[in-house]
Parts: sequence; structure tokens; C-alpha cells
Amino acid sequence: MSAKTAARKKTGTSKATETLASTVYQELLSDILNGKLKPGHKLRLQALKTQYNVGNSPLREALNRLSTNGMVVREENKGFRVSPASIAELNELIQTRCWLEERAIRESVKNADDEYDEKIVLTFHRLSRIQPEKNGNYLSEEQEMRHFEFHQALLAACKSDILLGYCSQLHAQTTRYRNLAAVVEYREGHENEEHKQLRDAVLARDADKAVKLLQAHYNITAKIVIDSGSLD
Amino acid sequence: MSAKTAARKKTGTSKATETLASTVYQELLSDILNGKLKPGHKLRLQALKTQYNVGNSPLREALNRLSTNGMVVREENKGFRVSPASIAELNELIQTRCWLEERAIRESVKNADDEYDEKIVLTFHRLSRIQPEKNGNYLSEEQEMRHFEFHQALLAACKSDILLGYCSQLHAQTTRYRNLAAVVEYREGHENEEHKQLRDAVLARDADKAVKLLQAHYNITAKIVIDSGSLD
DNA sequence: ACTAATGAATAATTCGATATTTTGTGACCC
DNA sequence: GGGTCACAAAATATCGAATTATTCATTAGT
Repeated sequence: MSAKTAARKKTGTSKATETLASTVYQELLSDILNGKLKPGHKLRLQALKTQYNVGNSPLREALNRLSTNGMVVREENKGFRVSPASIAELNELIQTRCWLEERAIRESVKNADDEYDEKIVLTFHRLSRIQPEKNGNYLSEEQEMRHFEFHQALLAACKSDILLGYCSQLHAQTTRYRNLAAVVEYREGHENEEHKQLRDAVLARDADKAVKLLQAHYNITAKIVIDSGSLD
Repeated sequence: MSAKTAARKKTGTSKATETLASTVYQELLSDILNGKLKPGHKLRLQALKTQYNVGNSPLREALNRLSTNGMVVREENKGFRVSPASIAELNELIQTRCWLEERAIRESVKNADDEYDEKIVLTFHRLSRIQPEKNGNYLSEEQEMRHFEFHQALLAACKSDILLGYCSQLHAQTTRYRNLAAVVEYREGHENEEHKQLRDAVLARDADKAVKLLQAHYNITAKIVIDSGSLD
């Protein structure tokens, strides 16, 4: 975590000129999502400053952005901490996600066109193609990415970027919980099969089935996370 | 520096010790919502600094928060501007709001209990009691507030703070559009009646009717805003 | 004329230092 | 012993200046 600044300036993260605040935002988000920063953990500015090799302002900006999308909580004059995690919140998360994605997928099936189908086929292909390559109990960055893209593709024709944005937020939050419990093993076999069924359901315009699959998918994941005992 | 700090402390928003960033966040939000800051308007930091009498950091923090909930947009290294407004976005907004609030109100009716009913009766009473008192074509701060609280009360028993939060965001966005078009006159007569019908529908546990009323309510408002010709 | 390159002028971003608030500690009183 | 007040230490919030990026007018080249 120390040689970051040098890397940033020299290699320049390939992006034209990303702002420091955005870079550290991504890093923080990533560390929260994959569980390196634990729920409820106090985020002391000085520590973060040295850890992420940035100054005061970019750090603060990043934390402020994270606070409005629920990844960290802010207490006036008392700084920031990683959002706490609880079984209750996980259940709420899953429930809300089911509601929103049901709407999104039903609308998508209703509006489905060639572009929609093609994106699903494509993202499914990309997702199923990558090697398991389990490092510890976590999914690789690429696996997370492909997974996310496939799920978004299922909802993509809902004609509301706002709704899509919410779904994407909820997906991120759920990912955090999954990583907290380091739940991957179960998925080995079932996951791919479930995705295939999802793909086929929407391609067949069977919204009811797709919704049922999605919701089962989420509820099982939630159950596993809760049973893992990593939350109180 | 000392003068303005003193001033802020003395008039001191009654809150214990609010952070400057939060104060200016509220001020900016309010100015965006009531249309003082127009859609697409470039937000130059220097100008804002003098206008709102704050330094660099709090301003920046406020803008960053606003950017994650869609009130302003951020372009890397090019600063902030008020989110653009368009008919397309308004339609999307209304559509999404209908979807989310339908879910929220159906769940609320399902879970309804005494507390829920009482809050609705109370917030309706407060809303209907305040005098019209039209200043220009805008609703007063208090009217906005009561209006918001009533609508939230209708959804309050949905058992998902996340969903409630989204609904509240969408409400805010919609308010911005309403104020852009300065649409109040129509509401004079109908508004109160519509609210009463809504109240009675949920108290009678008639979710279908409540949903229908809500959606009609939003769609009419949208139509009026669009017909007002203040958007392109 | 038109495009490409140059370099002030302008604006956004970031840093370092200061001011303000919270937190922890121990003496003091009841 | 338990509570609270004052004070010191630590952490956060804010400011003003320095840095870096973008814009835009101007000029050189084809």
C-alpha cells in the first residue's frame, strides 16, 4: 500500500487524468467491498492519509461521496466509519433488491429487443468463460466485474437509468456482505447453472420465471451469509 | 473569517454544532430545489465561496455529496454543475417514482398498524391545516415540508429504510422540476382533495386505489410541468 | 483560409497549517 | 464510591496558498 503514489503519477492509471479524490474513492470502495475495511471500523483521517498516500482534501471528498451512497456513515464532528453490517440490514437489502429488480426485469422483458438479448448472451458468455481461479474465498476483481455486468444486462432494458443505478448500489452492498462472510464455495456448482437458467428465462420472455430465479438466488445467498455466523 | 464565523454561530441554526460543510450542503440543496440555481448552471467555486461565505473545503464536500445523489454532476478536473433537466429525465423520474412508491405503499398497507394510521392522520392534518399563503408561485418551506412528510407517512410501513430513502430522493428531484415550472396554481383546489382520498384509501387498506391515486397525481403534475414549456 | 501548436489566463484540485471540536484523564467535591 | 468539572491530548473541520489541469485567444505552418 505504500508504493501507490509513485505508481499513480508515473503509470498514470491509464486514464487520462483522473482526480486524486476519485482514485482514493475507488480504492476505499474496493477495500470496503472486499472486506479489508470492516463494518463499523473507525476511519481515522491521519491513518488513511498515510495508508493511501493522499492529502487531506481528496480523502475527505472520497469519504463524503461514500457517505451519500451508504458505504460509510458520517457523524458530525466525529468523522467517518465504515457502515455497520447486521443481519437486519442484510435482510432489508435483499428484500429491497428483490423488489427493485423484479420491477426492472419485468420491464426489461416487456421492452426486450435484439440489443438486449445480445448483451445478455455476451455478458453471460464472458462470465461463464472465466476460470474459477479461486484466490482464498473471494472472487477475483474480474469475476466480480463480469458477474455485475451480467446482472445489469438482465435489467438493462427497463428504460430507467435511475432504477438501474439503485440496483447497482444494492448489488454493491450485497457484494460487501458476501465478501464479509467469504462465501464462495457453495457457488462452485450451482452458480453457473443458475445464471444459465436466468439467461434462458429472459430470452424466452418468461418474466415470472426470471423473477422467481432471481429472488431464490438472492435469498439463498443471504441465508448462507447469515448462517456463516460472521454477523450478529 | 472571524466575522462570518461569529455570525453563523450566533444565528446558529439552533443545532448544536453543525459542520460548515453540512450547512452549505443544505443551502445549496435548497437553492437547487427551489430553482435559484438553474439546471446545467456551472458552479464556479470562487463565486460560490463568496456567495455562501465559506472556504474551499466545506464547499467541495457539499458538492461531492450532492453529486452522489444526483443534484449536481461532476466532471473530472472540470468542476461541478447543476444537474441538467429535461423532459426525458422528468418522465423517467416519474416513472421510477411510480414503480417504487407502488411497491412501498402496497407493502405499507400490508403491514399497516395503529402507528402507521396515526402518523398518516397526523401528517395529513398538519398538511391540510396550513394556510395557502402563496408567495409567488412557490410553496413555502413549511408547505414543502408538510407535503413531504405526508407522502413519506403513506410509505412508512414498508419495512425498508433503503426504499424509503430512494423514494425520498425521487421526491426531492420531482420537487425541483415542479419549482422549475413554478406550478402551483392548479393545485389550489384539487391537491387537498387528492390527499384526502389518498389518506382514506390507505386507511381503508385499499392498496389498488391508493396506487392508482398516487400515479394519477404524479402523472398530472408531470404533464403540467411539461406543458408549462419551461423545459426543452 | 484552415488546422495545429503555443502560452497566458482561468479554474479546479491538492497540500500544509490553523482553528475548532471531541475525547480521555485526573483532581475535586458531595 | 460516584459524579462532574477543568484541562490536556487527539482528532476533525476549515482556511489560504501552491499546484496542476483546462480554456481560449493568438500565431505559425501548410
